[in-house]
Amino acid sequence: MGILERKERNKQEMRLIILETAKEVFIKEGFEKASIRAIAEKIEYSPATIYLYYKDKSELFFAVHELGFDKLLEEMVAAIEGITNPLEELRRRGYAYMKFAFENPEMYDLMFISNTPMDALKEEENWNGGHKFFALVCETLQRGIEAKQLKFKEVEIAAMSIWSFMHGMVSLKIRNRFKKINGQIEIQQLMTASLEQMIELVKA
Amino acid sequence: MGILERKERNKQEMRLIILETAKEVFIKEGFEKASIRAIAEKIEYSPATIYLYYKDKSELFFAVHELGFDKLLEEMVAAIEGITNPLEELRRRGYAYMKFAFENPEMYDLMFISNTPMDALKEEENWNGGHKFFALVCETLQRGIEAKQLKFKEVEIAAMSIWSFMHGMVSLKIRNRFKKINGQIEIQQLMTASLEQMIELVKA
DNA sequence: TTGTTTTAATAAACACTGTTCAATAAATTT
DNA sequence: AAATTTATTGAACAGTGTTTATTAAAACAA
Repeated sequence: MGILERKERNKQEMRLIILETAKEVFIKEGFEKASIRAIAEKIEYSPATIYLYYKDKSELFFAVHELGFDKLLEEMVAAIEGITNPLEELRRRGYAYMKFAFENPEMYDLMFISNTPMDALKEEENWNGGHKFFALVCETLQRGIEAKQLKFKEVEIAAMSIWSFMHGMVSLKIRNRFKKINGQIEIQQLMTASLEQMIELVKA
Repeated sequence: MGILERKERNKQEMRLIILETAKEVFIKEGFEKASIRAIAEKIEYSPATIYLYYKDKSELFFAVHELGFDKLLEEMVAAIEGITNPLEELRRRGYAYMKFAFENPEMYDLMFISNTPMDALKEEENWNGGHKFFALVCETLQRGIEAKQLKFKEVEIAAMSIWSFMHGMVSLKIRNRFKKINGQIEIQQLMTASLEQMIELVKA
């Protein structure tokens, strides 16, 4: 049945076109401007067409946020290439996380702050991107614990602590909670100092 | 000029009525349902009337988020009543912060996550609530540093680290990023363990 | 090839949103 | 009592996500 196969291929192609257009508009113009109508116009289809390929906006942007995870995970893997010291691994991945967040603030927001993609996640499904990311953090911490270079004992508590710290810093910055808080000191410097200090604190 | 005074008083009363209704609808039904129209209906005025007292929705919800800060600051102050040990102060305030967040998730969201209130903050103004909160964190940490009970040296770096950690944990929970991440362990327990561990880490 | 059926795409509408403004009603002043 | 200022609102504007009945196209069957 060649025709059915081609149809399925066309369907998948269309999904991809919508997905990449959504990502494009979203990255370039932000989430607010990335309306279904705007995306539809860019691909020269009617807004209703998008609903033939994605159930709703949450589902479409869940797919977009997964592209973000592909990129983040890639960079987190690349960040420790050639590194053998677990502590240095942790530092590199910390900076890689920060770098990703500030180079892709809209995407970071979608991945870790916005409600939109999570609305698409059903109760029985699991959050693949988040799960893989968390596993990566755990890996690095596990190596540090085994090498007795970290004070942590339980890797899950450690991962929650480190991720929370990183996310807190990054998301407070992205959502403008550091504005008009501090006197003179540059926020970027403060964040770097804070990260370095955290590494010192967890060092065994 | 008694009439002008009464008029000014009426104006302030009306602002208060709108503010408290906004807060009420927001707390009870969430931000999404707290539309200008819904708030207007509750006070039996036209939606346009609200714009005579607040420039826009951001400004109205900036006022709402300030009520949240009043409450949080109150609880953070009360949390260390009778406490003399700076480390215990830190622990109490950590738990007070968590408690506030989980007892008032919508309000926490508005105060520390949502973009809405910050849009009302002009470039030259400063974020009073955030500033006062940050100062409170700094105070406790300063006492800990002076008592040589904390490893921190610079109070601002310390405050950024602690706040980031707490906010990260709490906001990841509120925005559903801990769902389907972890196997068995209860998230609430993991968060408590994480907080306790962080206190151990910063202990001198 | 014709007629029939399945599939894909869309125009139009629904129910919302924040916001503005001209028109109206009420209060105050002259 | 008339004129003026002030407060309120109906109605509209420009959006939003989403649904559905209708139309156009492609695939299948006779």
